Amino acid sequence: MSLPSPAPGAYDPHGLEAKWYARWLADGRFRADPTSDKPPYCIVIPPPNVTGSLHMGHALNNTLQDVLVRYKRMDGFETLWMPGTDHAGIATQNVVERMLAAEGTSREALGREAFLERVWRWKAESGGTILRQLHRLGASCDWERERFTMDEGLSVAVREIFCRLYDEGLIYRGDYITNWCTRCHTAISDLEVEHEEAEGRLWHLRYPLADGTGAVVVATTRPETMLGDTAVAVHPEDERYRGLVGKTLMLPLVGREIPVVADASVSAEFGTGAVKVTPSHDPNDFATGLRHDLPRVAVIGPDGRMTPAAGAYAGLDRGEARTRVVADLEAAGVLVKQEAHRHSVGHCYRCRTVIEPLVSRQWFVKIQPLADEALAAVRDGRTRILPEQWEKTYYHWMENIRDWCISRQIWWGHRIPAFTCTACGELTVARTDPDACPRCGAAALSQETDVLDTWFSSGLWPFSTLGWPEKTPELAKFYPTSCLVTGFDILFFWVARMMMLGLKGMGEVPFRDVYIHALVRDEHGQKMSKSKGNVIDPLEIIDRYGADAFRFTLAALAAQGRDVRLSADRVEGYQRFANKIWNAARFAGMNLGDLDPAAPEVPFAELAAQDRWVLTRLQATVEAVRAALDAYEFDKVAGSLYQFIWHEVCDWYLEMSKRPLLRTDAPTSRRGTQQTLVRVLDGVFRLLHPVMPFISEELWQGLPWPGSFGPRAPSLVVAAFPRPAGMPVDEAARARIELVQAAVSAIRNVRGEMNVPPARRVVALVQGDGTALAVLAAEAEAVSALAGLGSLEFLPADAPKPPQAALAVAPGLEIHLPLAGLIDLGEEARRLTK
RNA sequence: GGGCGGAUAGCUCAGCUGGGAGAGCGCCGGCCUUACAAGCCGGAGGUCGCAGGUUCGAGCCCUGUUCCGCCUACCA
Repeated sequence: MSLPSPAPGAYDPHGLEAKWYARWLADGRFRADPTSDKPPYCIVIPPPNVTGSLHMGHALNNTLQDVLVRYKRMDGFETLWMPGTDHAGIATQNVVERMLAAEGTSREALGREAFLERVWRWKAESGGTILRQLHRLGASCDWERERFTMDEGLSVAVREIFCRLYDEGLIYRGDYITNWCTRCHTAISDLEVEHEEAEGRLWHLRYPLADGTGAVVVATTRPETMLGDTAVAVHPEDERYRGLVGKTLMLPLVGREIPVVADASVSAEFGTGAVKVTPSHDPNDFATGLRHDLPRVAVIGPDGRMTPAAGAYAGLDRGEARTRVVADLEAAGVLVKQEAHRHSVGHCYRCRTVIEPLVSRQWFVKIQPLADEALAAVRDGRTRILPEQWEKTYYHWMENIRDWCISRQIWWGHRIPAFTCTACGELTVARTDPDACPRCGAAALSQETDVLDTWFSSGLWPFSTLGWPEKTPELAKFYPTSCLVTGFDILFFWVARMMMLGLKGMGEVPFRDVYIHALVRDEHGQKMSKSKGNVIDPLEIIDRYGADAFRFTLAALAAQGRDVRLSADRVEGYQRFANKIWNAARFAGMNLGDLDPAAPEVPFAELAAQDRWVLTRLQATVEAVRAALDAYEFDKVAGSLYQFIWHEVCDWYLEMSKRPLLRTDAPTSRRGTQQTLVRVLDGVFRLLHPVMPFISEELWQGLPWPGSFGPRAPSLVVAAFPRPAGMPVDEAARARIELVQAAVSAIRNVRGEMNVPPARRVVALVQGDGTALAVLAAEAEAVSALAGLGSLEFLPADAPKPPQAALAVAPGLEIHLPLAGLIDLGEEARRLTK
């Protein structure tokens, strides 16, 4: 017997959390065995960035995963929760570069190799921070399997999939316009661009015809790019400009002659209906340029400064250039007017710098064939996305997807396995570094300096971590994984890519379910951010309230489709809940000391009414919690547990058990209650374990003979009430639900004894049928008499609330009603009405 | 521009396929009873965003509308 001692002492989470986590690790409780006969259950962790430290998003994400994983582990599955981290290309490079800057040096000064060595060193020191922090949360990952997107095995996987895609013609290299970050000095994908509405301007510029017969006015939000204009486009159907197509304009400030072209992409309604075309600096114009075979003049360079092609403006920053160009245009009389114009501006998601569309040589994944597969897999149900609303979002994105730019001009990442022969120019992509050019045999090969988008490697995560491309037992056992738990912010970045690459690499979806959870916000609904100063540190919360209370809070707030608004008050409330449980166990400890394990078990039918009742409620709660877990309804998991444990077990059952526990003259009744108490607490601690692992383990281990003792409620009892003649089955069943509910709520009020609230009105369903009404009234009388409740008044539909006295019950009443039967009749009847 | 979500008690939210408007916290009143005052019992408080419609009956279904939030997009 080691339940908490009766001595006064409040629940203190800290010691017990550290104690149990250490023991679980020592006992290998989180280890997964691929050779096991048990059915598999596997979740791969969304690998946190090595730059990260634990924030609320991680806390929520990992709590939900741990709840699922612990549930399945308890439920007889061979369970693997695969941990690891992501190298986070640009983010990590930026962090180390900032450190170098603080030391007065730079990555350029160090050179590629020394820089990478430095990043690896930093990663070794700081890269594991977040995973260590997950221990505090109680995360039951199989830590011995921890992987890193740039470790040896995963790098092999990256290279393998790259070569496969390349061999199949699904990866290509070419000169295209991409989103360029002038600060990070790299191309980034469309997804990595964050659009923000900004107050801009629309400048109207007059471009004169070269023959001096007139002019065309164009509108632009970026006047500095006019230096790179190589055409003006109008819509082919636009009457205003029909005569101008094919004529030549004289580009102001530059003096270049540029043509007027007709292109259907131009909207006649916007601006003046004539648009300047800058193929080098605008994605639309780039496409227009290809259609009309226009030359490209790059006037802005990779560093955001004007190139020599910008003539007098060369060397200026693009911002200064704008000011100067506008001033010069105005002086030259070219500027017709300027007006305010709201439009969205793209920013680098890593450093917030305004994105510059630039033409450069990049690598792309031809995405359509992959996207088609990934779409089909969700459409035909091989993978479910939950809550369902996200499926639509997924479809929408996948259907409008564009080729994925996967090359980055940074150093930290997987270097693209492409080699160019310096002799003949042949491009070779290979699984192992080639010694010589396969075409001309020259030994002089130079490897591509670009690295891959960080999401390329994390897109392989569900199978690369299991050993792919080798055929490992882990892969055979755990792929496809069971569920992926993540936030919607990386649905496209990560989930979509895993779908596409998983189908390509494994020929099967990477996961059966994708559960998308919400964002954690502060109590006012604001996104947490350092600048707002509203960040709540998960570790501080754990220090103050304990991991169990914190986890329970997150689960309780994780209603599907809603953001999670977290406040410390809420956590405090659930800490009180943990304390309540603690004290319930103390109460049990005070009353179970003399329970003899050899004593015969009191049969269910002979237990006192409240014992049968609570066992039935336990049974119902088990089913409710299971159903909620299976449906990822974490708020309902928490809600059911809270309601049952606090308001049914503690408020009612423990109170009612005091009388039989005190009566030494009725040993059977006392023993029955003791046995029930053990059974109920055993069930409570087990049910609680996925959400509150620490306190539940502590208290469960303290129970005498946990898990193998005490009566159980039958899973279904149907009470046989005769159907009144003339009443349709359906109506009778529904009426009985009401009747039963009324009886139950009346019985609930037994404990109140002084002030009984009005009973439920049992009449709503029965309309205008006098016979049925009379039958029900009689039945109600019978039930209440049976329950010893005195007169249960039956009222017509339009009656006011029943008088309270009608339901009052004398103190000390023994209840003989077969409660279990009644409650399960309700269940059965509900089934009948379906 | 397209799409999605939200609006229910002072606050945060739950309300499944249409039949009782609910929980937690906060507030008010009363209780140290074989665990827990970090507790127990009771109470007040809502035109379910607004306007129509369908229905015997609408928080829930339909139409319109307002206000928030988010995602997405190459109208310069």
